Amino acid sequence: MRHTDESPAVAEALGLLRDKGERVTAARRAVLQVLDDASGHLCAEDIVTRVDEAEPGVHRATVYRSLQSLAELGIVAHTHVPGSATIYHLRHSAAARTGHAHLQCTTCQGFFDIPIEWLGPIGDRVRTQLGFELDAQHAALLGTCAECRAADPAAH
Amino acid sequence: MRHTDESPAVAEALGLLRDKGERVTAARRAVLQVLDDASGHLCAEDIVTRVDEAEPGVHRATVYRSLQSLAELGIVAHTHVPGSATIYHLRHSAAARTGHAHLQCTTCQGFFDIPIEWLGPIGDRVRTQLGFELDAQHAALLGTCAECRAADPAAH
DNA sequence: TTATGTGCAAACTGTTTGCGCGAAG
DNA sequence: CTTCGCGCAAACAGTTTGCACATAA
Repeated sequence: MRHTDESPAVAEALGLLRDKGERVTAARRAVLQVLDDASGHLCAEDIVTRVDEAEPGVHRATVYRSLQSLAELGIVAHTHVPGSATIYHLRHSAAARTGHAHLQCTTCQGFFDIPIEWLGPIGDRVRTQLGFELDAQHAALLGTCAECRAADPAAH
Repeated sequence: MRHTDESPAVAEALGLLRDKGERVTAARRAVLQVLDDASGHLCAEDIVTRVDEAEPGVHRATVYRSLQSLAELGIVAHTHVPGSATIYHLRHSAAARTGHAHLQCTTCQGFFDIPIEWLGPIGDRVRTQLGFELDAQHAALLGTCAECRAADPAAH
């Protein structure tokens, strides 16, 4: 199976797959390429849609399974978004290199990235006081973004 | 419709309902009583089950609708739990009086409450730097609790 | 009496699973 | 050739909705 336009990050990820004895398939390649092309913040359904453009016929379930195995291998990361769909990104893409947590605006559903360091103090606190190891990037935080606050001051 | 054992917090909430011109129904009374009896951390399905014990025949959809209207009125609060069901609690119960955020252990699914103040610094930071108003109690944070860390150090 | 809440069934979103076929290694 | 991943359909959990009927006010 020959292939054409594949970015370095995808090639690297595929190499990793091979090294781990995992199979390199058209579906996985397409999922990785979609993730690398995107700015992050893609939910599974978005990925299904985009994969289907590049590689028609790939089934929804396959995308979910690919994301699952790629996540277990540490190649992609996912963030649960309370009240809506989980979002995914390539762990070794530029956007992911600087670890970040996610904020979602509950009005416009938009995402905002923040440095995980901002969650350092609270991570320390729950660790020392409860022995709880916080995984700050694993869940998005909710609130209202500047734009939506300006548009509807009632929702301050 | 006469009723019997109803706690002060429930009576207060029902008074509030009446004041706002909302109707006091058996279903709403039962939902409120269940929430007051519980320690919080109940998901809608738990509430359905318990309501059905006190007031048989109340439909799932009615419980959801009650929770929704009670939430809009500010009588109950809900917390989205990433990857699983939303949890609810009475806003004016003892447990809720001191505002708290939620941690969920992704291994044992247990909940832990933390003072909302612990999230103050990060709330300030996103407000000043992004204009984003954080709603810290609206989403649970994820991680691994002390017990599960001890049981499986690999998941540190 | 009349607006509002309820019961029921059905739809909906996001995600997972059992099965047999097909392709990667 | 053998194992692992895939396509498909179906199920699943959590939640919402349209409709006709019941009931609190």
